[in-house]
Order: sequence, then structure tokens, then C-alpha cells
Amino acid sequence: MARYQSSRVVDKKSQKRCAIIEAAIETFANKGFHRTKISDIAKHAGVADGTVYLYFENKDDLLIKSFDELISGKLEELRQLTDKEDTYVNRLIKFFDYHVTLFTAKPYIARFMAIELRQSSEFYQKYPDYQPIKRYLTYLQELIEEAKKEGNLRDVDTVALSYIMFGTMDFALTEWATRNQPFDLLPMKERIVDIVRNGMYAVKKED
Amino acid sequence: MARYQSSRVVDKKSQKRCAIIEAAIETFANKGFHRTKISDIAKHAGVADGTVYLYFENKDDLLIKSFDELISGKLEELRQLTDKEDTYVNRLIKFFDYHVTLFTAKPYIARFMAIELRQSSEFYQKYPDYQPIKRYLTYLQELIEEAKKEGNLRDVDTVALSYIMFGTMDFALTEWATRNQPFDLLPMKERIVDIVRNGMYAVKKED
DNA sequence: TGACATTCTGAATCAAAATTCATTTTCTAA
DNA sequence: TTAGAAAATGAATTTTGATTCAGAATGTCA
Repeated sequence: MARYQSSRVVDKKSQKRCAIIEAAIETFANKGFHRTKISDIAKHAGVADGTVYLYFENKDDLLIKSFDELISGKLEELRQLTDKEDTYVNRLIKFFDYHVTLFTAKPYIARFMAIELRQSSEFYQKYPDYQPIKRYLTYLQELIEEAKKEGNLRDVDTVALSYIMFGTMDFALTEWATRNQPFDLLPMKERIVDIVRNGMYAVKKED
Repeated sequence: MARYQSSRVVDKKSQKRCAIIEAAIETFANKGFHRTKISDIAKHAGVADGTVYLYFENKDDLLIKSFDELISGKLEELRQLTDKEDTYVNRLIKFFDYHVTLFTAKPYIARFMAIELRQSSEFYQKYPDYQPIKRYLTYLQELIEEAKKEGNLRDVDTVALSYIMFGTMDFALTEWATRNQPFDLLPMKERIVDIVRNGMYAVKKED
């Protein structure tokens, strides 16, 4: 009985924490970190201002923790999705697909990831453990290595290709999200994938 | 004589204005827009806080003007440099070269461009004319169009390729700048260019 | 040189919002 | 049921930093 109740308490606690994090992500994404007031988030989450400080040290901490949970969740989803693909090259392509789907459904997440991800170098120095994209890059690089072993990729530089893939996706999605969806994501993705696959040179073309 | 003196005055004025802009760029780059105090910039520029307001309406205005001058200057330099190349494909490659050189010399400019560009999405709504990267992208897209006409590029999508080029460069340089130069820029650039030129595929696939 | 204009200064003002904490509400367990 | 613990509240406090402006410094020119 004690056990049950105690776990119920934990549940409730984490529920409140969770509500705050969700509200934080959405509000940060919509208004930007600095324009978001703690009271905005509190209202959104249905708690009092002070309650936020029971779960998070301060506003910076809230940003970091929110991001961390967001990334963890998304990376997990991404892994599950890509694991289904037969070849590693296809998993790499799936990386794009996943984000297109995700951001089409929730553009504010695109904005959050693309914009709030970038903090000043001072911020990074203050919180050296805050390396939000690193896990993403690492995962990408693992896929690339495997795809090379598999023989479907030529011997390109792993880091360079991961930068191309991540950087392009990130930039295209930022443009798309901050400019109010000025183009269709899906065909754009196809065109980008085509270039990354086959290169831009005319000479290689054989038709 | 009066003419001479008056122009000397203008000179002096623009010198002070210039000092403020330079200090602004460097400080915004290091700390981010919102964490930068006007007093930081003033101190850096060697003027009083109030002086800043003689040259700029407010903090927003200062950011916009700083960015504008930075971009204009750099774009001008870039144009002059690329104009020397014989083919448009080579001009495209030069686009990378230029930024590698620029950012190696002044990493904080890389940070400013990459970070403030993003953080300032909030400015897009408030100041619709503030579209700092647009001119860059437009220039890139012009080069791509010409290169296609020239026959050195296959018929790739212009916007897609511009996103790949700009996004990759932007991301790689941001990584490089915020992580304290963890790799050599020049070889990294070569590896990236190789992939963008020739694609990542081991075997040319037809699908 | 001296009257006037221009430029600069930085302390004082003011607003916004992060954070705290005395109080209230809710929960726990005997 | 109830005393005590834990969690939550939100008004009050504090911090922060943009902006102003009265006065000082400097420049102009007859």
C-alpha cells in the first residue's frame, strides 16, 4: 500500500514536471527563449509561477532540460523507425524522411530545434554538458560508417557527410519554419536527397 | 575650407559609429543579442552608454544596422573574389573558399552570422525587411543558374543546391567556431566539396 | 576670443520579469 | 480523524538592463 501510494506520488510529481516541460517547449518555440516569461510557461502548464522553481533551478536550466527530453524522445523515435530499413543507406535517407514528417506535423518543434538550439558561445561555456546536437550527429555518423562497410557508400569522409546531411536539413527546415512554409517540404526533400546521392556534376550523368 | 572641416567632422562621426558597430558585432557574437548589454558594447567601443543612442534608435536597430553593414561588406568582397574565376562552377567553389578564409581570420563573425541569424527569427515578424541571409542565398542561386547554363552542372534544383551549400557551410562553420576549432577547416572543406560534387554513392544507382 | 552649436557623458529613471518565500492547500500514515 | 510533511501558490522582492536627459566637453566660426 505504502509502495503503491509512493509510486503514485512520483507519478503525479513527474506529471507536473512533464506538463511544465511541454509548455516550455511550445512556448520557447513560439516566442523564443528570451521573450518567454516564466509566467507564460506557468500559465500554459496550469501551475503557479513559483512551482516552476520547485522543478527547475532557473530559466536556463529549464531550457536545457526541455531540450534534453525533446532530443531524447525524438532520437528514440528516429532509431525505431530507421531500424526497420534493410540497408544502412536507406536508414540514412530515412533520417530526412523522419524530420520532414515530424516537422510537418509540429512546425513549432522545427523552430525550437533549429532556433533555440543555437545559443551563444558564452552559454555553451557556462553549461559545458549542453551539447544538444551531438547525439544526433553521433547517430548519423554511426549510420554512415555502417553504410560504408555495407558497400553502398563510397569512401567519403564520415564527418563531412554528417555535416552535409545535418546542416542541410537544419537549414532547409529553418527556412521553411521561419518563413511560414514557403515551399512543399516533401518534393524539396527529394531534390536534396538526389543531389546528396548523385552529386551536382553534369559529367557523371548518363542518360 | 569650410568644406574640408565639415568633411572632417563627418569622418569623425562615422568613425565613432563604426567603432560602435564593430564592438556590437563582436559582443553580439560572443554573448548573443539578449545577453549583450548596451553598456558592454559602449565599453568595448570606448564611448558612453548614451552615445550609442545618438547613432542608433535602440538595441534592435543596432543589431539590424550592424548585420546589414557586415553582410553588405562581405558580399561585396565575395563578389569581387568570385568574379575572377573563369567558370561559374569554380565561382561556386570559391564561395566556400571565401568563407573558410574569412572565418579562419575572424571566427566571431562566423558565430555572429550563424547564431544571430537564427535568434533573430523574432525580428522577421517585427521587421519584415530584415532578411539578412536572403541576399546571400540569392547570390548563390544566381551562380547556380549560370553554372547550369554553362553546362558544368547537371539539371539539379537550384534552391535545393543552394540550401545544401549554404546549410552545410553554415553548420560546419558553427561547429568549428563554437567548439573551439576541433578540426582543420581547409581539409574539411575539401572533403565536403568532394561529396557535393560527386555524390555519396559508391555505384551510380538508377531508380 | 566668445557666443553658439554640436557631441558626449553617465548617473538617474523606469519597466519588465526572474526569483523568493510566507502562507495556504493537499497529501500521508498512524 | 488528524498532526505533521510535502507541494503549491502568487504577491512581494530583487535584479537587470534599456533608455533618457541635464549638464559637461568639445568644436565652429565671426
